[in-house]
Amino acid sequence: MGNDKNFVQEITNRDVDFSQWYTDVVKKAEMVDYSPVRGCMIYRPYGYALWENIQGILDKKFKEVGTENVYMPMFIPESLLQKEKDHIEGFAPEVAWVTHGGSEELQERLCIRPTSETLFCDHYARTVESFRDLPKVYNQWCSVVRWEKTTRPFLRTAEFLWQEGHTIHRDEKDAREKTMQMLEVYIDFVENYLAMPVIKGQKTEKEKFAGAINTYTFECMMHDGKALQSGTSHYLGTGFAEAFGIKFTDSDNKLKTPHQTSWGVSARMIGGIIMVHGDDSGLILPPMIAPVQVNIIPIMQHIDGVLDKAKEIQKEIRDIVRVKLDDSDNKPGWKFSQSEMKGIPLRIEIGPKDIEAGQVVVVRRDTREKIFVPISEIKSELPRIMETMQKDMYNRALKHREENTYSAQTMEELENIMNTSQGFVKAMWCGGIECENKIKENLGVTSRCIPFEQEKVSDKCICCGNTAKEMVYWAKAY
RNA sequence: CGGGGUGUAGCGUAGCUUGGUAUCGCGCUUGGUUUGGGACCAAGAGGUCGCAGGUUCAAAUCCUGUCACCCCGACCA
Repeated sequence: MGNDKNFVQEITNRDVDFSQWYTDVVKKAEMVDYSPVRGCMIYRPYGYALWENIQGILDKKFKEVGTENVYMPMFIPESLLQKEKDHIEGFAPEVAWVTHGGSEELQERLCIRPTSETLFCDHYARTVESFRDLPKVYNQWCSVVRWEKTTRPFLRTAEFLWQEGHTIHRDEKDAREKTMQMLEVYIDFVENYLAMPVIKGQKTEKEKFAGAINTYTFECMMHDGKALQSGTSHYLGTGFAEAFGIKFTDSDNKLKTPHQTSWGVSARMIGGIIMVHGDDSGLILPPMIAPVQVNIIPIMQHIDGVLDKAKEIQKEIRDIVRVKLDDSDNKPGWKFSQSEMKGIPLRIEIGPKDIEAGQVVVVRRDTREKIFVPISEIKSELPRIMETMQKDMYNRALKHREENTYSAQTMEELENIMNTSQGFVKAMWCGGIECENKIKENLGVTSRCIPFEQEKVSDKCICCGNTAKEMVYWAKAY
C-alpha cells in the first residue's frame, strides 16, 4: 500500500503491532463492543451476522449427516459435573457458580455450563435402553461460560457462542467414524467457506480434551505466524458412559456400554477469519461467508438518474448476491474506506460516466483490482469474480503458511527459528510428555498436532534424542 | 493470576511536575456549497476529568483504595 491513498490511517499497521491491529479492526469494522461485564463482549449486528452465516451453513451440513438439534439447560448441578473425574479436573478452575436463588442459598450450587457432556450423558442414561435407540446424534447451538483470566474479542471471552455435538453409538467403530466424519465436515467448511487452509491431525495426550480418549483438531496459521485451534472432534470412548451408568441391550441380549463422541467449533473462528485475511485497510471477508457481498456506491448520486440506476442494479442482483446500496450522503472516498474496513468482498461504483458507457466498475477488496463490467453482464460476472476471489484468498493463505513453515532437527534449530520468525515448525517427537513440557517451557511453543500427513524430518526426537515416534507441528498459539 | 501501561465529550488528546475559569482535533446537529479514494464554509450542541474515600478555603492535578481496558507471560475454544 504505502505511497498511495488506499491506506486507512485509523488502524494500527498490521506488521507493526498485530494485536493492536486486531483490536482496532474488530472495533472499527463495528463487529463488537465491550460490555459492562468483565470478559464478555457484545456482538454488534455486523459481527453477529457473520456468526449467523457460519451457523446457517454448518447447521445445514450437520443435518445432512443426520444431526438433530436439541437444547440443554445452561445450569449443571455440581454433583453431575463431578461424575467424570478427568473432565471435572480439566474444567473446575474456570467454571462460574450460581449459589443463590433470590436471597436464598441453593441446596446444591449450579455451575454455568463450560461444556455440556455431563448433561447429555445424564439424558442419554435415561433415554438409551436398546441398540435400537442408537446412535443418537445431537447438537446444540448455545453459549458456554469459562471464567478466563484474560480475554480478547472472539478469541477468548468469558462467555462464548458455539455449537457442541454429542453423539452416542453402539460400538467403537461407529463412534470413531462419527468423530472423523465431523472433523471432515468442519474442515470442508473452514477451507471452502472461510478460505482458511488447515493442518489436520491428532492432539497429544497433554493437549487433548479433558475426559477424551482421542482429540482430533485442525489448526490454522494466522498472519502473524501463530496457530489458532479452530475446532476439535473427540472420541470419548466409554469413560463418560461408565461414569453416568449409560447401558444398552444389544441384539445378542447382552448389556453393553455405548461409545461417545463430542465436537465443537466456536465464534473464535471469526477471530481466525480476521487474522488470516485482514490487511491494513481492515477486514477482508471471504465472499462465501460475508454478510454483505457487494456494496454499491453511487458516484454523484445527486445527479438525476444515478441513484435510480444504482437501485435498479441492486434490484437485479439481489437474488444472486447479498447486496447493499450505500446512498448515505458521505463522499465516495469515505464510502470506499468504510466498505474496505468492513471487508465487503466487492464494491460496485456507478456514476454518470458509467451509465453513459453502459457499465459499472467492480472493485475487489483483496486486490483492489478494478474490473469494468457491462451492465448486461453483471449477473453472470459477479458470481464468477467472487468465486475467483474466494480461491485466491485460500491460495494466498496457503502460500503464507507454507512460507512460514519450517523443519527442525535440533533444539538449537528450533530456537533459532522461533527467535527470528514466528511460524509452524515440523519436528520429530518421541511421544514423551517430558519432552513436550520441556519444549514449551524453554521456547514457549506448544505441540499443535500430530498431523495425519506425516513426514520423516529425522529419526530422533528433537528434545531427548531417543527414537522418534512421530512428526509434530510446534507453534505459538492463541 | 504475575509483570508493564492507560483512564479527561462518541473517538483521539492538552493540562497534572508547581492545586485556583476544562484545551485542541475528529465526529455529531442545522444551513449552504460539494461528490470517480476519508470535501469545505458558517453557526451550534455535547463534560459528575473511570469510581470511592482523604488532605485543602479550593482537587483533573496531591495521598490511599478500587474498577475497567490494552500489551507481555501462565490457562483455555
